[in-house]
Amino acid sequence: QAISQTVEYAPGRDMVREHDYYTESNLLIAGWCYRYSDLPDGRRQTLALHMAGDFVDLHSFQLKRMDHSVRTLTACTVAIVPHDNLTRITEEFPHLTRQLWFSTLIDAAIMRRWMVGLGQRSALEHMAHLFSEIFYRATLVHLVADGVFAFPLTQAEIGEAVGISAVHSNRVLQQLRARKLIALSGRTVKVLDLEALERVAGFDPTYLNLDPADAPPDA
Amino acid sequence: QAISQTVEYAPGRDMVREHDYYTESNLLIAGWCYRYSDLPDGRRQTLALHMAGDFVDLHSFQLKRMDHSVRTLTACTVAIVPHDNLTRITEEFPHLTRQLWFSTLIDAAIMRRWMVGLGQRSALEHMAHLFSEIFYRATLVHLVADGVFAFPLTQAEIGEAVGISAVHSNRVLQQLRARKLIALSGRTVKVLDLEALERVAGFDPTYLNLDPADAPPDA
DNA sequence: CGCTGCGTTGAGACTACTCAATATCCGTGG
DNA sequence: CCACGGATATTGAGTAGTCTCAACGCAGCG
Repeated sequence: QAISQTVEYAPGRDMVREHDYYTESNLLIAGWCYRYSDLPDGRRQTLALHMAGDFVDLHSFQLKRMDHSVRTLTACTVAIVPHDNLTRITEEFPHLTRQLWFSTLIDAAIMRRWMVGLGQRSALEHMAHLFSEIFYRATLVHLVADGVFAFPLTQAEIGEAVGISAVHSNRVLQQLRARKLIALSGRTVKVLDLEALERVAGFDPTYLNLDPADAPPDA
Repeated sequence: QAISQTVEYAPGRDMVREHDYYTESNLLIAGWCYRYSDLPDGRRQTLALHMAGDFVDLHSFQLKRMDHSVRTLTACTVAIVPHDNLTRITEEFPHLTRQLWFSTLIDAAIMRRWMVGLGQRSALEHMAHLFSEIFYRATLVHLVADGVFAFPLTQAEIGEAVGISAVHSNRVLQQLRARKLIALSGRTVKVLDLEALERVAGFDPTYLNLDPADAPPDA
């Protein structure tokens, strides 16, 4: 529809770089990627995790100069959406515009939860929350079977998302395993006890707006 | 224009509460307020700080069910904007719609910086970053004179924003004073050495999109 | 003029960090 | 098909940053 072309990325590639200007946005068709921001001394904070269906940098449409980077985790298929097409959509299709806006607001809601995790939750709670969230989101796009889904992050990368060191990431993961909440082998996660996981996390999925009643006006 | 009425709030009042549905949004005309999310056991994370000119909960237009609360810090004057009017705007005024969308994206950009602060910066760096950001934002709306501006947060509230305890908040503030970066008396801040403050913070204001060149397409 | 909220200080505990060594997995080339 | 090398995972030990608890000072307000 508004897509000009489709592009493939190898794992570990930056598709978007902080400080740069862009004239098109990327819609993730397949694969995983993440947004992050680096400090000059090398510290890195992951800002969001994206899977198939996510509009990875819709905000570059309005913000122009990126305030963070986007990198692939796995090989990714991406649909390119020129900003001109988005402008046209806002001129002609109010419903669609609201949909797009809505998707950036979901992103923001997720970021707020991550802020709570970063600022207030213990590493264990926070990590449990992360797995709970990804479980729900992956389920939504049919990436989960039998509680099992691909989760292509190294322990160090998980740590960057949760705001802890790689070593501590390893130790917290061991706690989650010891409590039989999840099983993690290679890049695959199995949720063993969702209820207990959510209890540890203090997880409440309403912020994801999964309930149709919470969907945008004209979904 | 789209405003149905104006409302006054006393300090320390919730204008919006988590889990509730709303049919109107609040545009802050005067005063300070903040968004926050509480954990069942009382831990609280501040998600955003708002001053005159900020659209405090524009996202409730699309999200409907709030994922966090909004509370006044000072007495506040708020313009009420019914969601119906916003819908009408999206139908008839694409430029205005993009403006509104843009403002939610700025919010998101600020939240991303806060995430970096919460996850990666030391308490001292993070707090310096907070003061730098507020200084820029307050300057933008002419709330700063001679490097001095009102900052109506208690030390405990500053701690909730930065993700540290009230006691540690006090100690970090003392360091900022000892380094002669800021002077804090009552609820007023004076920036003594902006350059040094930004250096400690690792502050780069581009994410605020203050540069006219970075403004949205039809600002 | 005595609450009550806020700021300040001290002491001890705990979470998470760093450094560094070792183990394990996996892809590649021989 | 196996050996090697690099990336990833795991472990231990000591440290730094931040937390909690608790006390105390100070100020504004009723």
